[in-house]
Amino acid sequence: MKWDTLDEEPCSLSRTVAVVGDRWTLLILRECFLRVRRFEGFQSSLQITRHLLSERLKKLVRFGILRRVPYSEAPKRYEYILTQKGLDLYPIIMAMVHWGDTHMGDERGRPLLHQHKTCGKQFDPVMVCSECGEPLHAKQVHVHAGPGRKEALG
Amino acid sequence: MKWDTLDEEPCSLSRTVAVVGDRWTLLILRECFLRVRRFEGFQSSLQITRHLLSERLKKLVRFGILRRVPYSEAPKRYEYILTQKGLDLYPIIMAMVHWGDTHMGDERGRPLLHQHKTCGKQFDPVMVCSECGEPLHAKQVHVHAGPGRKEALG
DNA sequence: GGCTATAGTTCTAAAATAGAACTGTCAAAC
DNA sequence: GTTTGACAGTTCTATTTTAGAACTATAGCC
Repeated sequence: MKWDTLDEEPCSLSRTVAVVGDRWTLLILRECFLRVRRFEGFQSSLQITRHLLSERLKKLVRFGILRRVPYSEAPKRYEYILTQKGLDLYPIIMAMVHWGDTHMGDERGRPLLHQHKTCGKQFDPVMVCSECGEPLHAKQVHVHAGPGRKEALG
Repeated sequence: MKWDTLDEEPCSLSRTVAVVGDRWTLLILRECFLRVRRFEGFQSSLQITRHLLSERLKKLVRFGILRRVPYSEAPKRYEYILTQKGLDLYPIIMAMVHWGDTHMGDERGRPLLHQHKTCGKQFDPVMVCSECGEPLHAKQVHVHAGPGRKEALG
């Protein structure tokens, strides 16, 4: 597999996997959503090697998921802030958290609880159809090739 | 990082990442949702090395995401079917597809279109709050430690 | 017996990751 | 004015993982 061109495959899952489809990147994004912004912050909470953290942050900046924003001029220091493109990853992270809550729990109960500021309640994320609002299940979905697939295949 | 115990961390995201947090596993799951079931089917559509495919399938079976079901007695042949735990990964996959559609598209248009059999329409997945039904955004969610986190740290 | 299909296993080379040490800039403490 | 510490990385070697290809095993068909 040529991982370096995975983001150009005629498949939206592949393109997403190209950007966020590895362990460290997903864990770094978790920290971002928990308001971590600085190199040392990521490094100490994740115990990731500094080399890999540096690589992953560069990649996330390159793909427009994080912005590298200076917060100190001398010495030059930067923090990493989620862009809108990065914030839009939230459903992916929440879907993974919810699956973990449901299927990987232990007797100690949930590690984190989520409260929706809008309604004030503790909630779970639910994925619904944009058209009818009903919860989505794999077996009720029919997939067919769109224009991007047809063009790619000729 | 001790990846071999990542599935026991007091964090549901880590636990999910431990199971599906790598490139090949996510691509294999895509094929599962596209109704691929057999070793040769995965291998030829993904161009994954046979060794890694074998490893990943074993792992998915071990975690209860796929069931290894015999479809031929002599010679012994098996196919890999999504369990309910596996089917429940659908929101993760769909969230990734949707993000790719939104942020990684090119001029050729969407690779795949999704039709909801229930309402008949072409749709996008939307993540909503289980309590009030409103679409979720990262900034409207407040996170606090649950019993599993407190026990793990305390 | 020879050919094909399926589902793997085994081998070596290349690439990625871990773990630790090192670099450079500046502020504050002594 | 030199030492200490914080921050944001880079560089180095050893280990682990992955890629790529070849090999094994079982059975049906001609």
